[in-house]
Amino acid sequence: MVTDTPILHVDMDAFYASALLRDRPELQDRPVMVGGGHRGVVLAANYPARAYGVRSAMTGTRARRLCPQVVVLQPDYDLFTAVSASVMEVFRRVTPLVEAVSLDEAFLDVRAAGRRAGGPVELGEWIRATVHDEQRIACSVGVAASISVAKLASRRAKPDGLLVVPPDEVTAFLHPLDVGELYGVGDKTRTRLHRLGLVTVGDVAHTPVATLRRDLGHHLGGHLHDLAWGVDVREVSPGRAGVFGHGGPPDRSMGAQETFGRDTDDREVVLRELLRLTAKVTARLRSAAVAGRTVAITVRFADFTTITRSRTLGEATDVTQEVYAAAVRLYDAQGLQRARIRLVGVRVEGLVPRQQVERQGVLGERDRGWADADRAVDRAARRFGSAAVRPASLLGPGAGR
DNA sequence: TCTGGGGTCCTAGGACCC
DNA sequence: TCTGGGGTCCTAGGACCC
Repeated sequence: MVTDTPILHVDMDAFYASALLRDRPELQDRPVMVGGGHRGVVLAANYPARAYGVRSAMTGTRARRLCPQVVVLQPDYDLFTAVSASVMEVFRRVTPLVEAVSLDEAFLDVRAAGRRAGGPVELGEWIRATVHDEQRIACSVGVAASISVAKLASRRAKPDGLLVVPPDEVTAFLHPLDVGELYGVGDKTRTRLHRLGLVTVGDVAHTPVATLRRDLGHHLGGHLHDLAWGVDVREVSPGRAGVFGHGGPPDRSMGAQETFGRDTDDREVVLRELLRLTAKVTARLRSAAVAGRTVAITVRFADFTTITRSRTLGEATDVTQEVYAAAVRLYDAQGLQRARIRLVGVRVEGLVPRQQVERQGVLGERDRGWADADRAVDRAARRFGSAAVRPASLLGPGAGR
């Protein structure tokens, strides 16, 4: 297909809320948010809730203050994953060049699209109609020559719309926008730019790139200057987003973290949580057939300051006890006797395919017993569900008696 | 009841090697 | 005595995205 705007960005509207509301039509027109329970933040809000100022990433407390009558729904990730897979499948009917960014958004390159009906706009409208018919969820589409402009266009098209930005209108579209709209500009960078007097994308575009590099760092400075002129050479790469299991590049790390119900200074409580999180992570490593050399822990204190500590091992591992032992060493090395701890996390980095490790004859030989125990746990989890199997020290007092 | 959980990438300093 | 210059790995922190 010959077109000067071959990139589509498709973004579900209020995805988590929309997915849950499919089966709760009576709530459709009432303000609804997903998540935001004890110590949690809002994961998604439907448009009636947004009318009250409720936004994702806001604390549940704040959201309820803004909208006391808001209906709170619990997230259902199995449902979200299933709906997402169906939606992505719709995209692939248009083109194989689909890059899933997350469960609810994707880039499509329609240059190689078949003869399905017309140009990018027709394809975009077909996707919107089909997703709506088959999945009962509204989505918005941005159409442009590049990934970054398509992404901004879909945001402007919301809710339930489509916006094309032709190449000769890119700067007119971009330059009035606030710098915070640019991909890669979060709260911190936006504030810094504003303090430098750079408020709009046009301001960034007309600042010498050397100045931007000096003030923001070499990479970010150059990147933002490019984006401000709509220069973005990144291609849609279907290999990305390994979460969806489409044979993309393997993940670079896997981790798990959790905020305690209330802050704790009890080493035993912390270690039990580290073991639980480690078991969760290593089970994922094994099911993905990868192992990692670096073990990192995260500790967040009551005042929200957060530290990470990491240690690189001699060889990659997926063995629960090895990762756990490293995590405990890292934790104990901090000497946190009296600290009030809010959250701990465990992450394994530097992942490589397990065969690579096995070929070196290492994995499983060092601690055959522990590796065998892990395999037994994996088998039992497959048969009885993961809730049925966990390390003995995670069982409460009296368990098994 | 202020502030989740899953990630990626960049920067920067020091160690270490050639 | 008067001191290079890269390259890579490791660690810690921070910003960002969804």
